[in-house]
Amino acid sequence: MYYICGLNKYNLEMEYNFLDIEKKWQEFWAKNQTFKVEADSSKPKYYVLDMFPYPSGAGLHVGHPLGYIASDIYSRYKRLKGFNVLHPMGYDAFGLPAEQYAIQTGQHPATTTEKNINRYREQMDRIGFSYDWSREIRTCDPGYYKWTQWAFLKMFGSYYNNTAAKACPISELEEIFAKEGNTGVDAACGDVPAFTAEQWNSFTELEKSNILMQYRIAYQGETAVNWCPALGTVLANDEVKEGLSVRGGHPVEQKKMKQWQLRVSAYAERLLADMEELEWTDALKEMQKNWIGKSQGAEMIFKVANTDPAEGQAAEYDMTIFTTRADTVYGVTFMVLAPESEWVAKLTTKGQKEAVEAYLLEAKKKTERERIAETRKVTGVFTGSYAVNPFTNEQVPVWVSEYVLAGYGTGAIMAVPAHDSRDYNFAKTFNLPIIPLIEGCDVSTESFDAKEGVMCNSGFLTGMTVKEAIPAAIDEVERLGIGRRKINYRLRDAIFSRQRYWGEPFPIYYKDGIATPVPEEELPLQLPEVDKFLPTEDGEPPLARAENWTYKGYPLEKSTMPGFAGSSAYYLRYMDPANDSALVDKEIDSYWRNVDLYIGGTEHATGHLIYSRFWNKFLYDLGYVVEKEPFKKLINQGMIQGRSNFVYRIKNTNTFVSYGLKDEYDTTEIHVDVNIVVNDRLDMEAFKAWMPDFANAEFILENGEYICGWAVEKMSKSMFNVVNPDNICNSYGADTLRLYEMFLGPLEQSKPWDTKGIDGVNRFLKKFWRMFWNREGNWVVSDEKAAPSELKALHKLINKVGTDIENFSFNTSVSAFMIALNELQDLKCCKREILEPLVILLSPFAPHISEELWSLLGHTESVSTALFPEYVEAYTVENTFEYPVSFNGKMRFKMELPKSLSPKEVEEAVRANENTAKYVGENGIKKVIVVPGKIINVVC
RNA sequence: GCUCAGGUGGUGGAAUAGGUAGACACGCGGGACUUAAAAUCCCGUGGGCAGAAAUGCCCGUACGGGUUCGAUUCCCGUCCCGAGCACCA
Repeated sequence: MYYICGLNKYNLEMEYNFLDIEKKWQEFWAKNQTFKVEADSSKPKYYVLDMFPYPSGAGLHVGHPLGYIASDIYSRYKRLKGFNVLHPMGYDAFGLPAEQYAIQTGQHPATTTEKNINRYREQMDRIGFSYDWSREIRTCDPGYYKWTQWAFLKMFGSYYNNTAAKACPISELEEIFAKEGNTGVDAACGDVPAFTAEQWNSFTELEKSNILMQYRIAYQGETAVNWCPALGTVLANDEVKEGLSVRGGHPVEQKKMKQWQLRVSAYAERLLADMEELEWTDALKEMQKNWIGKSQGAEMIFKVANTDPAEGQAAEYDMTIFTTRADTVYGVTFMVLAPESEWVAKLTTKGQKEAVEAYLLEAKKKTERERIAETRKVTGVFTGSYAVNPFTNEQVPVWVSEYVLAGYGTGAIMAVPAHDSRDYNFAKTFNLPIIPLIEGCDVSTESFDAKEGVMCNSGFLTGMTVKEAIPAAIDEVERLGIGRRKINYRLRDAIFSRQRYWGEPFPIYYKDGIATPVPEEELPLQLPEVDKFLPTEDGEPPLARAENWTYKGYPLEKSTMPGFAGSSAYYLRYMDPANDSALVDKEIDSYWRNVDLYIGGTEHATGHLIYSRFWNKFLYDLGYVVEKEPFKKLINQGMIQGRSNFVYRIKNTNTFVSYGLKDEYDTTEIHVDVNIVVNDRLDMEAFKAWMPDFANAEFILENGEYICGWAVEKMSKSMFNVVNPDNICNSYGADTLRLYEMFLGPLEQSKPWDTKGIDGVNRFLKKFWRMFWNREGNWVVSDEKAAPSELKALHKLINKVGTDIENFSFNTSVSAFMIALNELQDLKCCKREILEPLVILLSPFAPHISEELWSLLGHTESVSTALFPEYVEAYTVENTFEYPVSFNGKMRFKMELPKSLSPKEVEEAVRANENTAKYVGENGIKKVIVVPGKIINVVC
């Protein structure tokens, strides 16, 4: 056993038996519900939230709890500071992996999910988190998804009023339409023709429904979607990276489909503007800014002149384009349409018809990935038509090319090859003219894209700087009535349906083709049972297999909601998880308000964190929540990577050569399980037993040892570098795991896990434990008054740890504990006056050992409910420090010196204080830098 | 290509309103205790040179410049690694 070893010197009583201690206190916390909180408290609130996990079958590895440990330390610290801390946990339980596993094995996703959740819970419990588990939620629980469906119905029943800049009930719109038609309405909507009140009143129910659908915040619409054939479902933009699905890495293609969507784009401006007040990292804000992609410019109408009248086509079509560089309009030498643009069919002349159709067909066949891969390849085809530049009246050819995107702006552009690199490449490829518009720019080899310089060749804009010319050009466009100022956003509406089984069903049925909500009182609409989790033979989603998937005889919607549906408002549900009559009670929401500290990975920057903000703002508009932003402060913990080990097999043999000698042979590098390697030394017997192939392995050693090579890689099963937190808890304890994860490096940085350093923090805990006993195992804590040097060490630590926690610099606070311990050991300190505050201070980091020592110190209350401020005040002693400022372990102090002093007098003044001095002053004050004994420099 | 973050010993990392670089920990080397191992404790540990020694000197924070009495920290340029976006007009 691990603790037998100290027997000859130390009494068993005083050994740090973490297994027993940790079990004891985890049971104590559970039994006493130590971390249960209620809203009706007189204390100030603080809400600390972790991004809840998707419970995968693989369980947790040591990388997963990093953020949870950090948030737990912060929560415990805030409790010590007197806050009423809401710190809940739950599971994002709907999702693809469980469903795919179900397809393969026939096991119901609910079963595997339940199993995985239990495993997660076990693993988390061993680490000693201070969650209020009475608030646990699971997104797949009908009692929870009732409120996901409820929110969807609210969105279905709302439209976005641009004038009021908020969501409003759609019933308002119906009234307005009946009275005055839609011409006076400024709302976020799809393509809707103008109509009068009379027309509206004469429409059929279906027509009315179709029009209203275009205004709803949750609406059904035909758009180009990311279709993943391998998964058999559509995906949102953030679920696709580089043309492959994020889950599974399958190719994704563009397809036009009718899908449920959320009108996130209506909130683009508010999502952008409200970021200002958030305490998020600049990097993350930047990512969201990019994703929202606001650009200011103008829409401009180009008339189209058919130069081929013999074909009998209509002579003119108006073509609207979007540009941010209205100033470059004199340099337009051609126009380009996206292949999907509706103008393509209109503008293609008979002579070009064949070529254009061939091009479109080719473009259509390509997957998104191929399109991206061929980014450099310039392709395009001439439509045969010409557009008229409204400023020069010159005719320019209209082309079709893949480099113009249908989804952005109007799907058509004016091409200015001199000042846009994409237009430039196109012009060079197809030999189109390039007209430079900025004085002195050289466009012989590349375009000049910068928005600087003085305009030339540009009519009335000539002589202006680019910055002046842009607004001047737009003013002129508006004056001529050929366009207007326009702000465009890249942010797309979120595709909200998935052709899957394991998700929330839509509370929508189709009555004579009209999408109709299931009444709110009948929610939740429960997920039906199906015989198989696959799509039907005729390509319908799995829900089509359910018997009687109808409401009052009408067919129910067969797709389900995406993963982000359940995670968009979960932080609200934690506040009031059992409420059956509201998502969250008004009063309770006014107490907890929003999340003060949110910790999670950066991978949700453009998905969850946008959707959640949108969802919250929508609920805010309707008055269901009090805060317009869900997450005040956000910390992104870094990833913990794996540290893989390698052995080197000599080719075609079963002989393995040690790392240092491998270059003398022709070898193959093979991953080896890090759990049979200690300190890069291979356990050769374990290696032989590891896999049958290696049973007869032979080794060429260095100094009698087999040294493995190593590399930092992603932590994954296939690299054999996964470290399980359970193993660490078994051999070192949860407190050591917690401290070590923090000690590893800055929270927000990615760093490799290497178990070999863990002895350091483990030793620290053992030493700390031992301070309370003498060699014979007798309790030695005395009530003697502490010496100034001891108090100094303690207060230095209190100060350091306090500021470090507030700055989320947990690695340096762990170091500070080690330094303080060394100092106190040197002083042979074992006084209650010092040790008691030390135990409190350590409790957020290492709660189990702290609880045990706290109770041994004679306290009957848990250290988790102790109050930190009282102790700081009780133990703060005036003039503990000999010098006012401590820096770098050496003493420095500030001195204010009048300017009139000579260098010599300065030196004397400094010497009078005989130690180290630093003063860097402004406003005529001297700058003095001194080290002990000698003055380095004095500047007057 | 654009945006952001970063580059410090054998390793993880400390230290930036500019002021003794390498805290703390791992690893390594040496020693004590032990029949032995483990555990524990003590000493040393960026590189180089000189010295018997205490010690002294030189070089060192990716590279090249600059500002400064003084730069890991600020500025300019280059290289490298990571993350995000990627034809967004």
